[in-house]
Amino acid sequence: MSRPSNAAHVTLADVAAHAGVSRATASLVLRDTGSLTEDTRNRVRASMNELGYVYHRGAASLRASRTQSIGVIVSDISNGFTAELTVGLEEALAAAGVVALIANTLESTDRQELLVRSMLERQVDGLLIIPAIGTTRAMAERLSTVGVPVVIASRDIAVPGLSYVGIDNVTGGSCAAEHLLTHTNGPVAFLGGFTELGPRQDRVAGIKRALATASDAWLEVDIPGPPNGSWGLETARRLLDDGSLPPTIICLNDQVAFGVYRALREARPEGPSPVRVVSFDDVAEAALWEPPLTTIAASGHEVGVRCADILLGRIEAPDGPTVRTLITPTIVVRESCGCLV
Amino acid sequence: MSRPSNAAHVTLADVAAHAGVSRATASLVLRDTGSLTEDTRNRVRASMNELGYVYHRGAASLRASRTQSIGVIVSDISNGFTAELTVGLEEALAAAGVVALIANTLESTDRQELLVRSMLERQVDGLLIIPAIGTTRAMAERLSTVGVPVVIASRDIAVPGLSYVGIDNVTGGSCAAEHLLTHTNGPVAFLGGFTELGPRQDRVAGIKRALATASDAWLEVDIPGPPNGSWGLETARRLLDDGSLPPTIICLNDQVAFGVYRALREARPEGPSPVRVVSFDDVAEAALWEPPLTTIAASGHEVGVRCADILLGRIEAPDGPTVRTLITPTIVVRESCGCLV
DNA sequence: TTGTAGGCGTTATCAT
DNA sequence: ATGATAACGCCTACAA
Repeated sequence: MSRPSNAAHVTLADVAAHAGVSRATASLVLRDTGSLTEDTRNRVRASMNELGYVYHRGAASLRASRTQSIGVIVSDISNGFTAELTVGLEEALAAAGVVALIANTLESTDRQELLVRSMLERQVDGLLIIPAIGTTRAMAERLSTVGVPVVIASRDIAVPGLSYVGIDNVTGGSCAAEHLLTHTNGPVAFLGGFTELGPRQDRVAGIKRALATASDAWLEVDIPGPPNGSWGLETARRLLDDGSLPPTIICLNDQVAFGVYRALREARPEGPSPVRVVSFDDVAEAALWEPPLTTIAASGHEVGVRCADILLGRIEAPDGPTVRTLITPTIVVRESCGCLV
Repeated sequence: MSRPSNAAHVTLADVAAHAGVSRATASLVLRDTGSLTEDTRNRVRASMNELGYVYHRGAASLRASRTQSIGVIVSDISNGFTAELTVGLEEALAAAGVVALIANTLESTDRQELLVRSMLERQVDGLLIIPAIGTTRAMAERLSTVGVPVVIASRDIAVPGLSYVGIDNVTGGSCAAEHLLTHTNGPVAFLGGFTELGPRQDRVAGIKRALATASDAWLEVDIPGPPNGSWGLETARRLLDDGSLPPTIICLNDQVAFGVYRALREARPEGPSPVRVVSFDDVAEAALWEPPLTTIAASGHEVGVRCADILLGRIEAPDGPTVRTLITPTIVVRESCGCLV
């Protein structure tokens, strides 16, 4: 039962010697291959346990082609959507016996390049990347030559040779606007998100498309910014000071909406303001918020699972085609949009 | 400029041949060691670029002792505190040129064992673990024999040979209760958290200690449960139905508090209830909440940085002592505790 | 300053 | 059913 922690390093040769077989045989039981006696198998396994043997994947990767691991490089793991994505990915990967090695770029493209390199040095079988802000097309193109399948998630960079999985934000945007149009009109604001990123571009496009079908509604305010609550708070404060905040607001995500509501409360402490707000993501807090947020829900989990499927497939069949998948979001109608009042 | 993506695999020998030097020389420029001509160095580096050489860390780890990577095994990356922790860790590690490979147990001890094994197979230089619920002392003891430094974070399991970094939750708990005692008394509720985990145990201990100094305040309701908003909502609903929810409430974390507030609003839609709430963590939404949450803030970032320091230190000096560090949290007084009203 | 010659732990191909 | 043996890509003495 007790592990000999003093042993410098137990190798397959040690195990083989201890079990009285050759290294080759020990290797076979390790991989559950070949035709070996149950008895031999058990004896070798017993020796492994007794000696505290640890497989050396680095050495194995010298000969074998797979490491059963894929590298996951995300821009910001503290983003709820991203976290959910990694969970879906890990669940789907676990079923295939491959592990995800996750690392954060913190939105630095330098760090991103370093991490890609680092993952490749570790012989990962595939790569999943949520590109950092500022990732150029040239950087993305280089990814298509790394020798293992790569899938880009969330932030689209259409490059041949790279697969992509993301949310259909155009549909999401028009869905948000269409819903608002059923019970409101006039000027609309869109708040938050970086203009250089697909999610914002697509959501705005969808919103504009929907608004274009109405004669009495238009996008009057459109301000880009970081997708977080404090930016939402600041921006809404400023707009409220100006008197230029429209009563119908679409926020890039729930976080921004939280900030907007804080600003509204500061401005009119006496009671809820007559605004209509729709946001995106449906994070856990959205349903608990006052008022509960109407939001466009997209499943990070589903994106993660899809990424796993694609990677696993392309690892099996490296010459298969690259794929582009869009997950369709759905609107969750609660109270913030004002239609239930 | 163009990478030969067709090349099966470029090795150091290829690079050496291309640059007209020996493998040993090429290896030296790889590691920036030895005394080589600037010219030789440049020539070799040029060949590396031209050939698209990728360092094979697995092969290197056969001879070298370090892989410049540490394994990070967390119970749930979508927890804000955990995410923040990994960011602090990665920042501190990056300065030392080591990368963190993160994986999620999803609170499964089976998966935890698998991931520990997997990280060790990949020859990580150290291990950081936030134990999954249900991790036994025996499992933890086995960690002290893995041959690389291990630090446990957040959830304490005191085992010789393992370092620990966490939040001083006893102080946090007493801090919360003491603050409430300055302007309230009577029955108090503590809601959320798993009884088998240190954070809850310590917070309750701190709260009881502080309450014991007052003659007219006591912990009347103490209900364990999952540390999330939906549990907070359900539980508060039930207590409200019974009429057994005390007006003074301490929540395991902000999420639980969010759920409690939702239940309060459902119960009295006409306006804010006269409750006093203090929670833990100070996640981004806490300041934006209505009312803004008074909460015990602990820096996950700081915990992460400390973990990195300890690991790097012990990797340098494997025989150094194991350390236990507690980060002291601070109270952020906002409106939910009712003292500003 | 550079080259030569093992050896690290594993897998794969052949024999036996 | 099992065993020899030769790679795999890199590092490290040591020799030149």
